Amino acid sequence: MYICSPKINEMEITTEEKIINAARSIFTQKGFSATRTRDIAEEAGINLALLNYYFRSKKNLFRIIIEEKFDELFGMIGPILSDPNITLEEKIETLVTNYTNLLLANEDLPFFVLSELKTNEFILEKVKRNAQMLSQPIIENQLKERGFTISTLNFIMNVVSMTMFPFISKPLFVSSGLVKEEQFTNFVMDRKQHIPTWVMNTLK
Amino acid sequence: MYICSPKINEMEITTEEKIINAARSIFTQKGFSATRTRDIAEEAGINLALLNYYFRSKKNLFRIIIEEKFDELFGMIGPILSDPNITLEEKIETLVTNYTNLLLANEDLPFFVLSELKTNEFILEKVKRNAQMLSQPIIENQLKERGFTISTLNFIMNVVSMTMFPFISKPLFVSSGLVKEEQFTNFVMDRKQHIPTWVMNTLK
DNA sequence: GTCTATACAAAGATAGAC
DNA sequence: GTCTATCTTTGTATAGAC
Repeated sequence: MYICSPKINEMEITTEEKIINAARSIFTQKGFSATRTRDIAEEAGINLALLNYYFRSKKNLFRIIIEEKFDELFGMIGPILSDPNITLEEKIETLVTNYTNLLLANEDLPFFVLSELKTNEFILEKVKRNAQMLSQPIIENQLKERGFTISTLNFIMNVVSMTMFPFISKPLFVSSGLVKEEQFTNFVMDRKQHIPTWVMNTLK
Repeated sequence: MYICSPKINEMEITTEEKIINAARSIFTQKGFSATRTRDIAEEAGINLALLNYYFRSKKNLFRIIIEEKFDELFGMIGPILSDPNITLEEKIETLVTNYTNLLLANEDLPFFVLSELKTNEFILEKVKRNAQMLSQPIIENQLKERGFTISTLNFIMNVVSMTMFPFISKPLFVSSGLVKEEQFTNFVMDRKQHIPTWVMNTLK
């Protein structure tokens, strides 16, 4: 006789999860405004009414996705940069490597988060908390110790710019023919190798 | 007796122009999907029906704005980079200066153009034509002559990244408190001075 | 908890009077 | 050319059956 509580099979996906997965996929591609709840329902293979049953509104559903995506994108930056036990070189290399890999697997991510940040009230609190975790004095000291005069902000901006911008501008470069779609992965993998050196050279 | 043909006073703005101006303002702030034709009509101070009378559809009106904005943003890059009479240093400095000034006056521009590029079929032809004007061999030669081994593409990407990304990520940095809204202009003006040096240092 | 059917609201487009 | 009124489509939310 089994006394186990009834357990959902790990393979089974609940309706709620199906909706979230569909929402994640469509929201990240199209953004909030251009996404239709009917499309989410169809993608999830459920009745439209269920979306409102589970999440009450499109906005509510969106909030879940955008917060999740924000964490994915910016969650790592604070802990890495603020760790006093990691050298400057290691910080740059870790950030560039992690971001390149993350963005290769989620190409729409930076654009999605940045665009919704402009209009979305949900994330503001999250942004602030995240920024507080980023201990500027530690980075500043590491820069000063080495005799570098660049500001912390310019340092961060340069690392993030050079790593993230190719993904944001990909549609431009691909449609112009300057980078072929098939070459894009190689292009950013190659940059991943160079960016740490380039950034270090901006410090001198 | 006057034989002059009836002439519109230069100060008067036609209804068509009023609609275009309003559309430009709202589309660039909100993008295509989030913009309502009713808002455009209101901003233009005209009746909603007139919008369709002049432009037949929202899409048609949008096409006009996005093409205009694309030219504003990327029109200068080809001629500057492809001119064999301009040195590398001058090219970088000209691009960075012009872009910083342009974007300070049109902060939403890069985000708007890049976001609509992802979903918009109108601009593709324009992008291609623009890319053809960008003569890569000339830049490549200028880099080689000087003994620089960086690829043309990485060179362009680095200049544009460092100059444009601060504007794209401004909402993030401002809402995080890392940059105050009032300081932003100073921040990018300061970067404008440094970026040419930083870029030259990535070439060695 | 899940679904069907439907009410309600918003937005784009149009007809027709002036 | 401009306006009012209205139609159509599409998206959001709810009521109520099972």
